[in-house]
Amino acid sequence: MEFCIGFTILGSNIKSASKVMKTGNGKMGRPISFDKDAALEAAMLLFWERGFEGTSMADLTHAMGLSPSSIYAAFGDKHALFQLAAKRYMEIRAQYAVTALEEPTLERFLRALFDNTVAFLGSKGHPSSCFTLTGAISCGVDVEPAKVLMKEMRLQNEAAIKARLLKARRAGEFPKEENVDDYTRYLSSLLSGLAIQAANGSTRAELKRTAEVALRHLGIER
Amino acid sequence: MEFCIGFTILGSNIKSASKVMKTGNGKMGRPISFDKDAALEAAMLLFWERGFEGTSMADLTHAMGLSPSSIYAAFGDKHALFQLAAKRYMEIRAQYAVTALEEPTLERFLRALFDNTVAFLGSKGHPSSCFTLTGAISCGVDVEPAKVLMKEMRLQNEAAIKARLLKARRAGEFPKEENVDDYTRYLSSLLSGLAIQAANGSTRAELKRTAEVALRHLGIER
DNA sequence: CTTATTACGTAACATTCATTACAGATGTGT
DNA sequence: ACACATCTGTAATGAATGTTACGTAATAAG
Repeated sequence: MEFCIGFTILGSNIKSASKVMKTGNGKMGRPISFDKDAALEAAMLLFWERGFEGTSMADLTHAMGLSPSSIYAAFGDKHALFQLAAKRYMEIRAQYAVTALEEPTLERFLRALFDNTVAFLGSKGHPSSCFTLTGAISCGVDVEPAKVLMKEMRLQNEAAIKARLLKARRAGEFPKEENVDDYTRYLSSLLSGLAIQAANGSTRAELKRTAEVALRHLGIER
Repeated sequence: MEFCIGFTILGSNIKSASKVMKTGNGKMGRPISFDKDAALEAAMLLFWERGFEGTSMADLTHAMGLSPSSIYAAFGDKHALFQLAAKRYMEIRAQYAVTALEEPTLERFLRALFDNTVAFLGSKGHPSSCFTLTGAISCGVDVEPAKVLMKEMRLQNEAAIKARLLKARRAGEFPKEENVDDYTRYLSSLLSGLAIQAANGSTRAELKRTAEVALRHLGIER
């Protein structure tokens, strides 16, 4: 089973995942009759809510409004669908992190990072917490590719944070005595922790106040 | 299905979970031939590693060295076994948190909290990360009791931290302007974040340095 | 229209799931 | 010794799992 991630999470480098290999000659057949994006969105939301193992193909057929054969033809098997759902999550839902990365100064980056995270975790219309945690944090042996993918996505997020901190260091904004790797993991811990808080049922206001404590301890007053 | 937690996590109040209702008269039959504690320990480790949904009864029979009928007779169904495993985890493995709670001063409490957590997450011989996260953070609808149990355990841990902070406030150690609930959730976030770091593959040394950054930002120098 | 080609829904597939029925084994109490 | 209660391994249970075979529907090209 191939299971490599062909997309960088908080950056660009998003390769196309549609492996449509034109089997026959130039002739065309019956075209697809459903909205592929909408179907993938429904699958992504379900994986996000219940995780890989908690989501059955029967659940997916119901949520996507498709028959199994359509899903398999359009997205491949369950692992491939999960991978596409994860990619979609990053492209569509996790952009709040990218916008934070683009803030010009370190302080504005940190503030935006926490503000956007709180806004994301506290908003309605999607599962609480974060796909990279709920998708597959633990699983049976046959599902480990999904677990590895989630871990790689979390690590890529850390890499993006680290790159931003290095930029701040070059700009002279980052304290000399502070270790970039340690600080990166500290920030990553805080953000993961907020996602767990959301899973614990914290309201948006509570998340906001928790993030404010974090920012204050980071030396950022509001 | 009954699924209430009869034990308080970071405190006492641990009720006996052995619901051995003597069905017959006073007569005794064939006694159990296996070490119940060892079997439950094996189940706990497997649930910890793979989560509720990732652990099948077949996996459990193999890991516990028991036949299904023995497991069902001794521990009940899969949900009951999971609950007992969670209880055992708290009683046996999560005591490092209790010892931190008993530290006499706030500063020593915080230092012990992070030191013990790092020592726990970084030690070998058991899955990385924390049972309350890997056990069941997301799942199918029929497994939600397990998910709820994990959430309740995390919230009980927070309650224990809050109680300790309130004690510190009474002792005049806790800043007046700091909100206890917010600070509690902040600490909880940090600890959950460290557990995710461990799941990400952080080494003990890396966890230690990350915790040191956290302690420094908490105003505690080493 | 005819034909080629693909999409689609239904139903089947083998396998695994949690759970239990059954029969024999092993002990306790008398 | 006996009778009895409980344990324990095997095998079976029905349901659910992910996946695919197959017949039919729908479009495109000639």
